[in-house]
Amino acid sequence: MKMSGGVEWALHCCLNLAWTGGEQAVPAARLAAFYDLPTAYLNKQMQALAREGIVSSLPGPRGGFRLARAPEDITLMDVVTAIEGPEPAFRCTEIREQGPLGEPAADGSRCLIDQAMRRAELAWRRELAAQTLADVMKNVERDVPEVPGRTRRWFAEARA
Amino acid sequence: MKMSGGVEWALHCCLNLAWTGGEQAVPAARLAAFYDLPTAYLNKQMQALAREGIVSSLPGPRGGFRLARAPEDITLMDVVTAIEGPEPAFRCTEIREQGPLGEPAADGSRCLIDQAMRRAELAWRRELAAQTLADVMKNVERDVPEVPGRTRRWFAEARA
DNA sequence: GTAGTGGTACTCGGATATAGGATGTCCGAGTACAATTGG
DNA sequence: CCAATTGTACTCGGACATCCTATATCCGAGTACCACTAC
Repeated sequence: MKMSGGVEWALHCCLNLAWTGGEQAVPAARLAAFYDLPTAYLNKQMQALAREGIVSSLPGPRGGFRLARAPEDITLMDVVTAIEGPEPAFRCTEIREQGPLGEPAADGSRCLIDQAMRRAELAWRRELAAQTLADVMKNVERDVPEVPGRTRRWFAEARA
Repeated sequence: MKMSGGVEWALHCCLNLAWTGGEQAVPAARLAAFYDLPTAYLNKQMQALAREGIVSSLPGPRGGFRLARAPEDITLMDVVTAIEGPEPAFRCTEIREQGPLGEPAADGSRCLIDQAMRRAELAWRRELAAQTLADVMKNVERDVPEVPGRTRRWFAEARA
């Protein structure tokens, strides 16, 4: 079970978009250059974020991406779901129905293994939904105060 | 992010092994026949469980698999880890170090995005570790009391 | 000088290759049992 | 009749194919800006 690497990229890029300020749009190429990532592939991930309404995209010159909402209103869950999709990691295929005593047991009763796995995954989702981008930003500013300023400056001079 | 289908198989098989009683070993072929699964591939999953000490394997005639511990001492976390491996789903690749202001920020400070993701995954693991096979068995017996007996009987007559 | 017009460069967006891992299969090593043979 | 021995059938265990999805790339549609032209 491995999460797409795009999730890490998307989270970092969202933070950068938040720090550069919401007005000016940032092209995918700039975001990619910041971390030395493949531009086209990062663009694909950003498109996924755009589809879910986390960022808004703007074509043409002076175009790019910018956050569609305030960092306080974007949870880690939102970003993960946008990239990975809404389906749970554990998928019950109801193999018990294939068994010799499957059919009668399947009447109405939900698979209890599935329920247990869902319970765990729900805890995971809850924890992700409890953390917003703003929370992470606050933690970063506490631990490494110079990051926001330097980031903002880098993107500003890159535009020159 | 998709969990291996082998996890579902392994969990169901562990429950069946628990119900058939710990003495007699059950071959992978019988376990597979119960759900109409590919025998060799299920065998592969069982091997993973054996490596982690969840089941013990016995070669030769009258051989097969049986639980190595009591169901109370086997958590869902144990089974998931045995099949999926111990690595976390989210892997921080420290892309910030690739950035223009990466090196200084990497000094000593852990990536806070990574920490947030780990926190969520820890909640997931905690929930999985809190549920034992015995718990799930108890729930099944409560909801569908006839399952344990019918299962035990099926495996007994299959051996004849 | 100003408004209109055509050209150009830049952006996202989706269609198209590629690689790595999960899925599925096959054969060899080892063991217990049973049949056979000799005492 | 009993013990030793040989043969056989059955099991796991790991090596070998195959398929699907994440990864990576490329080109087209659309837009804003700029230069140029005509009035």
